[in-house]
Amino acid sequence: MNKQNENLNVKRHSLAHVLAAAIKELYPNTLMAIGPSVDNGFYYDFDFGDEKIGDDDLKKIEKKMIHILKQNIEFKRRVVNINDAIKKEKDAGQIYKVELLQDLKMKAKNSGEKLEIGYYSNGNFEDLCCGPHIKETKEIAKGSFKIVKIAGAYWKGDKKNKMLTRIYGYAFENKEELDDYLKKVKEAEARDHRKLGKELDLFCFSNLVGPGLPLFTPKGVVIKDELQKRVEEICREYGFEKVSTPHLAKIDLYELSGHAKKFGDELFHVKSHYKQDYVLKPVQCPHQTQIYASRPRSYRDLPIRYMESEKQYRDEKPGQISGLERVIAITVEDGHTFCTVDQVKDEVKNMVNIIKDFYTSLGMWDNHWVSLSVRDYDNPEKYIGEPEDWDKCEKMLEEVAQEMGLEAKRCEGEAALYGPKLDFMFRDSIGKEIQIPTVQLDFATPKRFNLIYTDQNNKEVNPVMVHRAILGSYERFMMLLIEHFAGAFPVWLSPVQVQIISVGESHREHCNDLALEFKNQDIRVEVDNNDETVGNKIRKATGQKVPYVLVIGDKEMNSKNLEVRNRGSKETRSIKKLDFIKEIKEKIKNK
RNA sequence: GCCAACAUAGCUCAGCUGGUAGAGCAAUGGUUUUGUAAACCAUCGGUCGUGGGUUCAAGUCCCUCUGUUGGCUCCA
Repeated sequence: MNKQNENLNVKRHSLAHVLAAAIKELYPNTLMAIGPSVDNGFYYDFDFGDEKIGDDDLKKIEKKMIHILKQNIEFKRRVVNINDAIKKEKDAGQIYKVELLQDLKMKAKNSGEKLEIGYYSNGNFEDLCCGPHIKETKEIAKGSFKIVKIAGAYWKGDKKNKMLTRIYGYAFENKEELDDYLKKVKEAEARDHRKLGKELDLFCFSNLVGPGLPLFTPKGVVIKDELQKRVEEICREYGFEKVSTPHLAKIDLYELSGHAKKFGDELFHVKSHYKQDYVLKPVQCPHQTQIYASRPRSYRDLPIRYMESEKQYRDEKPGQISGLERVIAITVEDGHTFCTVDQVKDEVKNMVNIIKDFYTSLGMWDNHWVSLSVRDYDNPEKYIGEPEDWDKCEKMLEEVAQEMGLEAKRCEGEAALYGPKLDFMFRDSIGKEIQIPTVQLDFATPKRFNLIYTDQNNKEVNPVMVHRAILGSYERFMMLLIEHFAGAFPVWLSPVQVQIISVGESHREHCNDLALEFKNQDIRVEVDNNDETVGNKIRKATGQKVPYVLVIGDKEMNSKNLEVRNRGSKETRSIKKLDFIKEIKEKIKNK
């Protein structure tokens, strides 16, 4: 962290204290918990007791803070003996502070470190704090902060504890920076996939169907199908074959795989009228192992590579479900290779290349980093499989990463249930970090399912499984795409690629003929023959972010040229019809 | 799940302290036949998310449920 950020964080932290001081004045009986600085400002957790605080109170609180700041109060530090501090807070009834102090006392006792209890006072308000703080409140620039929202937060982040009221504020060096940030928040809202999904008619939800169950419209499915076609096309080049498996299975499958334990309450149970109940599949891998297991395999058959795009289901907590970001019916693009130990490195390289191809075609590859996600060595019980296999896997992935120049960062505790993995992180156009593609090594699952092949020496051996996801779930990937492109998809993904607009009645037939010509060339086209002004039809097409708009009138009917209006441009260009078709087809082909 | 907020016409939203619902767009009908980001006129459209309560009177106040949004890792 650089010095400027440090200074800003000090200001944010001091503002948290000013917030607490304001609350103390407005609501004297409030119990104080903690108030640190965060990425965009600060917060403070309070226990208001029976007092109800709502959004309407935020303005009042902000006003009080400004009032306190105006008095230009100094922050003064004094050091107190721990037992005196505990007594002071106990007398004041500040149970959270008492708990904090007791924790500190215990910690110091265990570590043998010297304990120094600091108090910072600003005016009439004094708060337990290690600092540092600003010297005086005039260091806070006018208009550089804003109290924004109220949220619930469990004491110490533990849901067993009482829920406190958290008040958040944004804070920056000055008013300009705060305004900039507010502008960014607004821009992100304009790109929000839930908003654009509705406006561009890509997906919807129904109260009758239920939350977390998106319904894809014809236009949304165009995008989904194009993505699927693209992934399968690349994967086929690397020897993947498509399979298809049911959406449910006996729970025995997941007890054997270890997923039943891992997912627990997230498993959906399906009652049958007959003997056997089922669960909806939370992952794809176990089903695919059973295709492998369906017949004897020889070393000559390996590697065997399966892929599929099917739904899987997870019973997510209601509060976690949001738009396409987290759903309970997840369409997953998943693939597995079964291979010999000798083949593992090549398979991993193949998969990394697939990921590279796919993300390069979306223009996202340049902005990524790779995580070598290994196990949490302190908690081996979280994983299945033999430690020596884990060692082998982790070493192999490290070697591949090195050989391919991936500059992978080692992240402990990030491994999958059954093995270590390479995770690829990307940044979207508004700077949000997203982890989607992944390549995972797995010696454990084949052993659990007793998958075997016969090797050169006529011995039965377990294959290695390599899991891979390219775009993860279609739902989350579409969210990423919608927000990354702000709805202005590349031509190959655009639900409507060309919008044809008729000028008058006499041009309608010609528009339809032209549309047919485009359709025959596999170009997605829509005609607007409505009795409306050209300007209005242009406006609508622009709002739908269609890449190409053509206006057809007398001029075009009597010419071999088209007047093409590119998305984002207010100008038109004149181009021969056949050249235009060629141009689009070229664009679609090259992605 | 928990905390907070929100839910009014297909969409975006108005409706102040309680006095039985409004606008723009969309849709439909008509006029118009339009030349590159909103033609004109008319019509249709809502038991104000659900169920209950308070009141002479509820979109408005209270409770329940459903749905949506933000938050629940940040440790004096």
